[in-house]
Amino acid sequence: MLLAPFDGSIEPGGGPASRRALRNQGRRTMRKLLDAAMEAFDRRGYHATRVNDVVEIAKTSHGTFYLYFSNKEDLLRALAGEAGEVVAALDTALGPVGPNDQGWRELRRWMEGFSEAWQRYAPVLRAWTDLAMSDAELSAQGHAAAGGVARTLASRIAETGPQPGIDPNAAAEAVVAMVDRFHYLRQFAGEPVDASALDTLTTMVHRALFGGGIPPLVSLARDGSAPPAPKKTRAANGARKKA
Amino acid sequence: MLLAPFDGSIEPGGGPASRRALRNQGRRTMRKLLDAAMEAFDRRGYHATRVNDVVEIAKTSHGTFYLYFSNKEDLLRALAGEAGEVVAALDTALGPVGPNDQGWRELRRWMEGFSEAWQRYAPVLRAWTDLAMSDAELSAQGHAAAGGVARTLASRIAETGPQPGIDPNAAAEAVVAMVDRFHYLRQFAGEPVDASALDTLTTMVHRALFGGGIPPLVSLARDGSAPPAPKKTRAANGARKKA
Amino acid sequence: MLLAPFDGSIEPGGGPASRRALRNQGRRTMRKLLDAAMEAFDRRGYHATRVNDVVEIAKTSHGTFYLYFSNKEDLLRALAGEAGEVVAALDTALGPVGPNDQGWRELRRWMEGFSEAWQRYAPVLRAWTDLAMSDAELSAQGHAAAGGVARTLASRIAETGPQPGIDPNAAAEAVVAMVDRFHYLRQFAGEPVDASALDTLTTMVHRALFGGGIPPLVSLARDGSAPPAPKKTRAANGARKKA
Amino acid sequence: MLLAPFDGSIEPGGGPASRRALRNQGRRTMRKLLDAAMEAFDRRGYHATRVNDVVEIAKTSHGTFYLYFSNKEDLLRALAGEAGEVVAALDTALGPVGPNDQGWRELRRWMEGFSEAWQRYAPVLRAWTDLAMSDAELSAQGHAAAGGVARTLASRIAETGPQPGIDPNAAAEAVVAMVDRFHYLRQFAGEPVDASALDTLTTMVHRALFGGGIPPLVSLARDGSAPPAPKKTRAANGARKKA
DNA sequence: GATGAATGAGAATTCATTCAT
DNA sequence: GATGAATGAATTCTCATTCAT
Repeated sequence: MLLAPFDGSIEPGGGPASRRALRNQGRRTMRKLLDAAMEAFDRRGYHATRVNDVVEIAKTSHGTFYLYFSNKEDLLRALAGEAGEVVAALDTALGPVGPNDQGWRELRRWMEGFSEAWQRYAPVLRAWTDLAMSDAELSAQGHAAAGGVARTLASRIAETGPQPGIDPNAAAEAVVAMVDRFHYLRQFAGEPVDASALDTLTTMVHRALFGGGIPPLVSLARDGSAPPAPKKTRAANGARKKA
Repeated sequence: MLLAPFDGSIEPGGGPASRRALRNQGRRTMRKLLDAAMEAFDRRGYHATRVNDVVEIAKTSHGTFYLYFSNKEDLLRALAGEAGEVVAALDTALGPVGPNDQGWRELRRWMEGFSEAWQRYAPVLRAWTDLAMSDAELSAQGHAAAGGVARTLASRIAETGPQPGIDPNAAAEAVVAMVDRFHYLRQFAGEPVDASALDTLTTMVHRALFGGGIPPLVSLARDGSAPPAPKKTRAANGARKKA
Repeated sequence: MLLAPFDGSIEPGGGPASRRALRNQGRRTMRKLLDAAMEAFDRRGYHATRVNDVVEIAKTSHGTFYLYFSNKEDLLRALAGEAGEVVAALDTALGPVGPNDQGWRELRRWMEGFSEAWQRYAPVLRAWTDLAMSDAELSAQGHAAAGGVARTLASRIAETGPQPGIDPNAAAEAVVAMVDRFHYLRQFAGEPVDASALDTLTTMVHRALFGGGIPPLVSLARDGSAPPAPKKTRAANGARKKA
Repeated sequence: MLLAPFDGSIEPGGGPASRRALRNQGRRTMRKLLDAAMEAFDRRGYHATRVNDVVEIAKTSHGTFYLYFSNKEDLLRALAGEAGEVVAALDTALGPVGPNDQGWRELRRWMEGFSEAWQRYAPVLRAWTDLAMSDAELSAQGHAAAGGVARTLASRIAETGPQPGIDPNAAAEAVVAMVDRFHYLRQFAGEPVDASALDTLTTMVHRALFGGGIPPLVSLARDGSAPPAPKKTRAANGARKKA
């Protein structure tokens, strides 16, 4: 796992309790609500989720909910804040990327981080799209995050010298678009984004940006939950590379 | 414009008037409602749109609305039907695509068509995402359309022989994801998807799928409304090609 | 009855239906709601009145209520508008008032009108006080009305030449204050404001403003609904006058 | 200042702590709450005041509030009790009042006391009106106080012999009504009730009750805070008196 | 004594949908 | 065909009051 568990300071949303300093119990309750919301959003989507659903999952009461959040949107904003921090971390996680193997590997690392972040905050990210239209602030927040990642990417792309037919900004946006939406579609279809898929994505992005490179011998190690492709391939791959 | 204006036979939704044959006035009213819905969805998104908004824009009444559609979802379904036909047309519009210039051009044509379709039905496509979660049928409908496009792409990719590190299906999905979401982000940011952006997308896709091809000297002709001034990138591109 | 029944043009409040032109049925429903509100406010006071109470009395539904008014306050505002018109009419109803009998009679007439208006709109007037604090607009509206009456009074007072120790504006305010609050207290105590009470009020005001006038022999005729039996006081009064 | 600062023994309301003897800290907390309530009622009125507002102003907690008062009403009752004592003192403060200068002066003194009391307890008095309708006990309490004053006035009026056209009870009520409401209106309008206004009120009441007396040459001394500049009216008044 | 947290009954409000003209 | 009016189930939200520490 590339991403540390979120442990950022939790702050009350814009609710009546806005400026209240939270003690331990309060913080736990808030966390319960945030987690419950993630679950609820995941199950039924943001719009279909009722405040009721959230408090039921959190095993608390209506009143308590409004003690911590002024409404459903505020709750989403809080989650989006968390997600934003995680996504922002992806910014800095991307080192120099070049056309060579090393570049591919760097990209692959980053892709893994992105994928983890996306999957962890999938319900929030989906809700973000849903709501972006009606909530200017939330929308801006999301765009800032996405934009940050894209800008980092763009500068990595630009670093390697001009590519014919590629506008670095558009390219960066396109990459973010692809990776984001790919996850969405996969999740929607109920298919996992496994190592192989990430390899494909990485290769596509690497090629798209730097032309026809060939992926390096071995994929990166990942957490055991998604057992990597058989090693034979890897070996063969290596052989091929040597030759 | 690659896409003919939609003039498909309009059929009433599932409303009380379902099987009723519509006379002229009826058809006009229905069209007014569909157009109004597009506008309303565009302005505020599907969820935030009230039947009220639609009938106000259409300058008609609640009662009339339910004469033509059994509910809001039915209305969306009708629009989705229209959009679906247009999208389906993209399937067949994609000829063989190879690593050479000809392939780039074919892809570019297709990209243009996609872009037009997307932009025309943007509100519906967004609404589809919004609703996917809560309406199984509609969601399936959308997936079928997207899947169709992806499958066509996948077979075009597969045709050109195996690419190392690329899974054709995942790749096709990734391409659709990228192009779709790219449009979304651009529209959201209020920036147009112009010829230059389409060139970049095309080049990226072409490279991603077939390795380091270089885009052809000149872009394709597009509709005169926004003739893009030749750009440095393009020029450099041309120069390089010559060399 | 000095006041004609209110038949002013009813306009929808600030509700969703704000600008909707009302047809006959709509107007009737709105009237029903206004009347119901008067009754409800009368029974339990503005604050204790629930929207529910109003719609129950009006024998209509919650939804319908919000078709005509955006909330309880809006409803009160509408009633206040009516009351305001009636009160404003008192402005013009007050002719020249002097220290003599004729002046007393004029004042008495006016007092009768005031009393009728107050009693008709008592619930609204009480609610006005209740709400004045929290609703700036409503408060202003009420003050404008009260102020209008007071100003008219003030000019009538000033007309008759300067009175030692009397500031016309303060005096006018004081008169309005007295008459208004007197009605409130009486209604509160469940005692009627009958002709005798109006005589007392008139005499007090007349004297307060012009010094020691003596009320004329007979009171004015009033509406037959509660013909006050001649009272001892009255008799004594007459007798004394003769003497 | 005619009124001594309130220092009556504070007793807990009906809260859980009812019969508990309060120590020093306890008394201070209770006082803080009472004062906070006055401020809150003043700012937003009784109904709009939340227990929350009170405890925030008092810089204490919900829990503490219910340690001293059983509910919001109980709090008001406590304040009303204080106000009641002050108002009751007005009863006894009114000596014999006759048609002569001496009478005017006595009235003026009383008026000053009334004004002070009103202004000190304005929020409570307003709240009383707000609540009268829904709380029988409180309402009775208020009426008793007002009634006491009115009765004293009535007997003072009656003492001087029958006045034609004046019912002593109604007249007394009318006077209380006038003076009370006048303060309300002034405060509402943000205009002070200054010495000149009190002079006017006094003169009006004196005349209303006893016929055309002329106010005495000079007003009474009042607290230095707002020494009214002699006014033309006053001057004229004096002149006239001399003549 | 004091406090932050929790509660839940009750009120307001929305809006898709049906109805009567 | 069209329309204004009506409906009420479903939700959101508030806030006085109680509880546990």
